Amino acid sequence: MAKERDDTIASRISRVLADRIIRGEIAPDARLRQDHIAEEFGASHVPVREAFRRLEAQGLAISEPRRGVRVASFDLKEVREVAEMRAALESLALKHAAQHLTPAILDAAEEATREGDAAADVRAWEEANRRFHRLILAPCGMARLLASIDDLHAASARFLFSAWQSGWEKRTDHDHRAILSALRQGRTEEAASILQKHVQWIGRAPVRTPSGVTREAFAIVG
Amino acid sequence: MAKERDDTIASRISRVLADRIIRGEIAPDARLRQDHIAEEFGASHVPVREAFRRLEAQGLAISEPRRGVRVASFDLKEVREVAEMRAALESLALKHAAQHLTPAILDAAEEATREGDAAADVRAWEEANRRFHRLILAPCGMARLLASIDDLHAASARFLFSAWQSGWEKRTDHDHRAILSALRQGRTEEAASILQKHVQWIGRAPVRTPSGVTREAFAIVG
DNA sequence: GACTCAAAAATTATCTATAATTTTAAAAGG
DNA sequence: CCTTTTAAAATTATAGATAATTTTTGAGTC
Repeated sequence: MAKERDDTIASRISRVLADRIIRGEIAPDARLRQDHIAEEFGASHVPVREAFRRLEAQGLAISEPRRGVRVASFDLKEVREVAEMRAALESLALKHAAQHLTPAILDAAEEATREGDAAADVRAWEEANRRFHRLILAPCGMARLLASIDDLHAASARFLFSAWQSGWEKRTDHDHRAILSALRQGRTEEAASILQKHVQWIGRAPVRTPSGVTREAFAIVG
Repeated sequence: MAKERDDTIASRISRVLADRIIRGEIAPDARLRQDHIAEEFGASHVPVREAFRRLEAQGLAISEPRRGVRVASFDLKEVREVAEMRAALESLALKHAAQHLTPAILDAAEEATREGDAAADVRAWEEANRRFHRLILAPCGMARLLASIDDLHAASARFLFSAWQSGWEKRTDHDHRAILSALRQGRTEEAASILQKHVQWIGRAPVRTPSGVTREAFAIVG
């Protein structure tokens, strides 16, 4: 019952910070001060700096020598970029995963879809959506590919939480169902093709900025 | 004339180590001992540890908590994985880069192809090949995508140097020329399609292992 | 009142030191 | 002679301290 896993202080800090950045608890461009974070975690800044390097590699933070680290900012252009990378990589992963998919996995993916449809808020939806994608892609067994996709999902989630700060309306995910249906019938290419379009679907929502202005926000909704 | 760039000790160490791993100067599975490396660079192990985190993110090293860091090993399966990821991402990048390509860039890419054809050894060929790919892809202006592609090229180069330790024979790169020709005529889809096949071309070469046995090695040759 | 420049405060990057853990080597037992 | 156990050496992970740099603050000037 030991629970050792990847437990170094640095990795714990990087997980927590990544989560905060994704949820929008720390705003884009906000500075990440190593001593403050170290103090918060009751640690020294050495593991904090290591955590920073990981966040940097994930594209969640940007570091300038001697100037410190700040939360990466993003714009519509990057939302599009991430969507297209996901389309390319997820469809690749699906083509390889297809032959290893079992009815049990597809049932679990269908359950994840139902949970997503029933989700009351954006966070619950994101969790279910990510689970769906992971379930059908993980069996490809390509570690490097899956790691890249995970990083892209983290970015997607960040865009999403930033755009839908409140006001989530339920919707039935027809794409997920079409993908599952194609997979069940062994039509892999078709499933990959739907997935490819699916993750490039970019939704928009009005957002109130602190200054009261209403601007439009964009995010990947698949 | 200042030349400050990304110059922190950690980043210099990570660049040098990455280079050694790619060139095969440090063998797969070899341990990377932080104190030894620190001593070699006249530094303490703090920046060395930061460099390790970067290598880890690039897929060049693997770290196990409390057990240290070692050079990542690889096999034919990973060579294939990297080739397919490159195919997916480079063709995506090319589709976006195409509209920004100028005659000057295409000429430079053709020059890189000629240099590759004339290369006397595997290292010179790799350098020219990487330059070709960078030249035609960079204008897409998608930072995250290009960074991912760079990491994949580092992995490719490593596979290549491992397989072709010696004995390089010149060959004319018809794919590169076909890609340039298609691009010059504005046939972007065709160029992307050739590129996609091109980077999935996996060559094989006989390799003498230390124990005298001859096994086959594989690498991406595009 | 905005603008420059200098001093003070904060922050980063790095080093040295130390506790905890793992690896290696050696000794003991079968 | 091979396996197991134990002790020593090496190594990792982290803390605490320090020099260098950047940011902030504030006084003086136009």
